[in-house]
Amino acid sequence: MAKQRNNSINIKSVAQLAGVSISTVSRVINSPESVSEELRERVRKAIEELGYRPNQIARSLRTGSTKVVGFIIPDITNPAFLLMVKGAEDYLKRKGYMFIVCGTDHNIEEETKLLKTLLSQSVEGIIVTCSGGRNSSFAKTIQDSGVKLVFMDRRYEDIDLPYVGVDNTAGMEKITDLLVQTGHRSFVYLSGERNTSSAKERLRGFMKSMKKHGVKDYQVLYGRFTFESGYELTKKLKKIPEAVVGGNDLVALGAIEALNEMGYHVPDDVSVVGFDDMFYSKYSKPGLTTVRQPIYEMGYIAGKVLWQLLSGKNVRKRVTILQTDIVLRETVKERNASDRRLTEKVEVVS
Amino acid sequence: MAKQRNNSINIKSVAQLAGVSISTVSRVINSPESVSEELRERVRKAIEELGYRPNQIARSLRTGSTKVVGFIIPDITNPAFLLMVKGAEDYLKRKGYMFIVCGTDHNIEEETKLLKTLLSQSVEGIIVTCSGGRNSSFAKTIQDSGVKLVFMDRRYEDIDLPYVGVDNTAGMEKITDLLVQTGHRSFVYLSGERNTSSAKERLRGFMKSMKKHGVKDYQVLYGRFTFESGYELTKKLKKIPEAVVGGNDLVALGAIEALNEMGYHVPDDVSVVGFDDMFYSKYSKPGLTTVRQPIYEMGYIAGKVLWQLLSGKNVRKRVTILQTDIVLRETVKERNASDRRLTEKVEVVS
DNA sequence: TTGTACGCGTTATCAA
DNA sequence: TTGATAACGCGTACAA
Repeated sequence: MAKQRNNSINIKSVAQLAGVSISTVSRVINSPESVSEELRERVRKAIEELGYRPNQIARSLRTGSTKVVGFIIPDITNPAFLLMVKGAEDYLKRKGYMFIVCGTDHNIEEETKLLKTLLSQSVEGIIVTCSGGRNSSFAKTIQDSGVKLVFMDRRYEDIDLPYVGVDNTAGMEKITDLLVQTGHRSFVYLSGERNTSSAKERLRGFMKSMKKHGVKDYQVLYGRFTFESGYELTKKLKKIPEAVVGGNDLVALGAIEALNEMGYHVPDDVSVVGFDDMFYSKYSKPGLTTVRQPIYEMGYIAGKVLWQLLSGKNVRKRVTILQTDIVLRETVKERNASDRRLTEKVEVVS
Repeated sequence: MAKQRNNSINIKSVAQLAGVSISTVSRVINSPESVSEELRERVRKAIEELGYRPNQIARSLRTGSTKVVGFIIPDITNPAFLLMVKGAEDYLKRKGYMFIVCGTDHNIEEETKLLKTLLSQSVEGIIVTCSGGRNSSFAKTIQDSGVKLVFMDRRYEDIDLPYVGVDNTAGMEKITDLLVQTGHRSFVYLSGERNTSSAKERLRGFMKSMKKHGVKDYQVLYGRFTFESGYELTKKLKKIPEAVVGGNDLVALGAIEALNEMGYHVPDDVSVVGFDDMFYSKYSKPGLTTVRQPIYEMGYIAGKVLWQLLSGKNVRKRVTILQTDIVLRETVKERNASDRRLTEKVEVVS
């Protein structure tokens, strides 16, 4: 059963009421200056009276322009992703766009599926935060369709499309440098899933710092990017290092919890750092020292880049990398050579 | 400049390639059983070969059914709202719907504006979590349009439309009862903005408990629903009560922070409870005793109700109220009559 | 400045 | 079972 037109008020009824042709009504809406003042007023009154609103669907079909952009993010429940989305929306809504936001639940197949759905919804552009480290069917679908697309925060490195991200490598290197400079000698790096571009970059930053300073006493562990994973990984540690580096804040917070339970004090016995500066990190006790990313700004710029693409402009920079800041709080403590109590304690424990 | 059709692959090109009429192609897509096996296969091969996907816009124009539902929530950055949205999406996406999610930033005017925008985008249904306690232009716009609409979590009480929410009153009453039963004699209730339906309901629950048990020693303070607000309100307290009740978890956590700084221990000196059981509350130290709402489920049911509306069914229950659970953690301590140390201390402080 | 008529891509009706 | 054709609501080239 075809859905009943709940609203028969279309351009035609307005035209009738105003006693003009539909083209005049259309013109009043789209280029009022090309209509005589008299008719313009008549039409406007008719529009007002009927409460007429142009049917966007019909409009889109006709013009080929839907004024809708889509987002594909790994998890619509994660505030960080949504802050990016908000950034992009804030830029694009001033240009008259609407938004469809889809979450893949970190599922790569879902990602391609959503892409196709968005395509058939005729979105004009798409902003994607990748769910995995590789997605071959994704690339194919994009190229076939010719949509405008921008990667945000994470990208598929084999797809050459504009990307707006954060310098994960430099950020992680910087905070690890800080640990080395404050006298830490032994390290554990707690990574999450190792497949996304950002996860790889962060680990690379950690490794760079280790190499640069000639530190040999480090260990890299893989888990997930969750509180629980940080907790469990830490609990399994045979040897407690002087510093624990979390692949993100959640992991770091989990590590702190585990360390506390194991009888270690942060930062007196062990320093811990994270990455993200998520909402809660400033309220945790002790306050987590971490790396802050310009999340909102990243989205905002991604929106801007997409808009350049949409308006047919040449995008000067295909890749935009934003820098991070270190947020000093309370989980890092300066250590010096005489401070060997910890190491001894570890010997006993292990 | 009209946008160039990037895809000339439409139903017509499929028909040509398969050597059939467009009606046959349409039928293969919408009612395959009504097409002979031979043609069906030919058409399918053509579709595959061209990578054809039906244009949803054209489809919508023709059928009047867009298969899109919109959400209006106060803040797209708040994980709680998004978990509701996810619940609704999970239900509705199995029915083939897409989603447009809009945030008002707690701005009521924006709310009406977004509603109108969604309407002109021809969404079939809308799920709304109100941004304020009243919005008169909202009601009018809905009634004029005849959209299917469901309120989720918060509603405008003067608009008679289906509502799915949580029993805020009973939840708050229950946890306050718990405090009374565990020997607490003096209370401070820290509310957020007092204009939303849920905020009012929670306060009502607190008051009911006070009255029921004949407690006179209580105080209600208004601020915002933020950590900072809970912190500031608490800092200004002249007299520290035996129990602080937060209008939500954020406020409660802020109160704990303030109490700690003021030299009070939670829960030894003061008990604190919240409402929401937000993500971080289980990790806070001490773990926050609070009220858990079935957030996801609420969204799921809202989705279900909307679907009933959309498929023209009679919705049996216009109002669905879900019950809450108390989550016992570490911020409440049993007190007894001999435990008067605190009161004395307070006398001195104030 | 205004109106007529066509087409956007699809589904639905009707004949064949 | 299949095909030709009329809508859906709008924008726009072209004619007046």
